[in-house]
Amino acid sequence: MNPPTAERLQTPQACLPRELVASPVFLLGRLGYGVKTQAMAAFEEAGFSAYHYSVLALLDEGVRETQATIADTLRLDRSQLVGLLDGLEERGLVERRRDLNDRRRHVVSLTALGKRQLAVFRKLVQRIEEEILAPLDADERATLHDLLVRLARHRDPSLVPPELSASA
Amino acid sequence: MNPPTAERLQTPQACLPRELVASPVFLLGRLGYGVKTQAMAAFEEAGFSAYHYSVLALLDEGVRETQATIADTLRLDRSQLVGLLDGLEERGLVERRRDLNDRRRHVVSLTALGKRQLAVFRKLVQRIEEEILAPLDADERATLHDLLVRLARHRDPSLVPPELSASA
DNA sequence: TATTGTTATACTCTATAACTATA
DNA sequence: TATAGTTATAGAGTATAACAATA
Repeated sequence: MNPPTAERLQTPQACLPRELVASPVFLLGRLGYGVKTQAMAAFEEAGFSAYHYSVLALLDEGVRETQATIADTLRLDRSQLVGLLDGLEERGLVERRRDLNDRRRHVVSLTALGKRQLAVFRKLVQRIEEEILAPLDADERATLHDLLVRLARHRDPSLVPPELSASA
Repeated sequence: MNPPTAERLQTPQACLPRELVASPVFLLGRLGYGVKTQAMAAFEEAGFSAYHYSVLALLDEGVRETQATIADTLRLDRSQLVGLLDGLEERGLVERRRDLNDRRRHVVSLTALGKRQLAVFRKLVQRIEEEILAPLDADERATLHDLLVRLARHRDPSLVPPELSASA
């Protein structure tokens, strides 16, 4: 294993190669990973997964969703979603009902309790965002968001809703 | 398993919840993950790992490095680094020599062949960057880089060398 | 006893496959 | 036969632990 902490603290030149840090893509990758990890840990600490939040957020946008469409929209594996929904259902945050037109399908919907939990999640997310974006002012955050949206849309046009171009 | 591709193509509303896309942190996480995956795959295709590149890039910056310092600098586990160096050494890209002052240590250095391979890697990286950053012009790329550096430094001040503040 | 590099083990995540019930 | 949801299995990647040589 690596030395606990002592080693890392006393080395003053622990900074990464300039060649890597000079690359926006490298920074994007590393920062993205770190940010994701931090967010996941925060949700974990609250007894949930970050995926739980994304499911609730999707369900809150109105459309009655079936498990397949939820999984596809969130780019999750359908078998992965099963466990997430199990967790949410156990706590009464979502409901699964058989689709009467096609009894293979489950229609998933948000409960009142789920809506309240979503509000809690939003506060958590806001806290995390504030922590991560602390060094940037409002204008800079908007700029960052705009740049990221354009990169994301370039990779997968279907990912970002069209009306979200340069908003904050 | 998920349906191969057919399903996904015919669904027009496959875009993510607005609530998530509106968040810079969410975009950062998702984009970072995708970008990292893409870069790793490109290196894999070339018969290497992206970590191989980062090791060579570090060694090229001059300082004679020992395995512990390499691992710490790149934030890799020391046991992970062993395998990476094995791969690089087998192909004659780096050399491991015992440190005569402290025979526990290995001093790792770049060979002439390693320098040439590094040049190849740099072209590969350039190609990947161009692909990912395509939608942004030079100014925008510099802006993005500056914003990311500031976020990265905020998370870990030791990560980014001080003189890399607002350069491209 | 502590540290360097190394090897071995365990664990988490995810991707794939297999199964059921419906169509 | 194909699809929706579910369960089970396997593989990659990573973290942790154990080890031999040297200090």
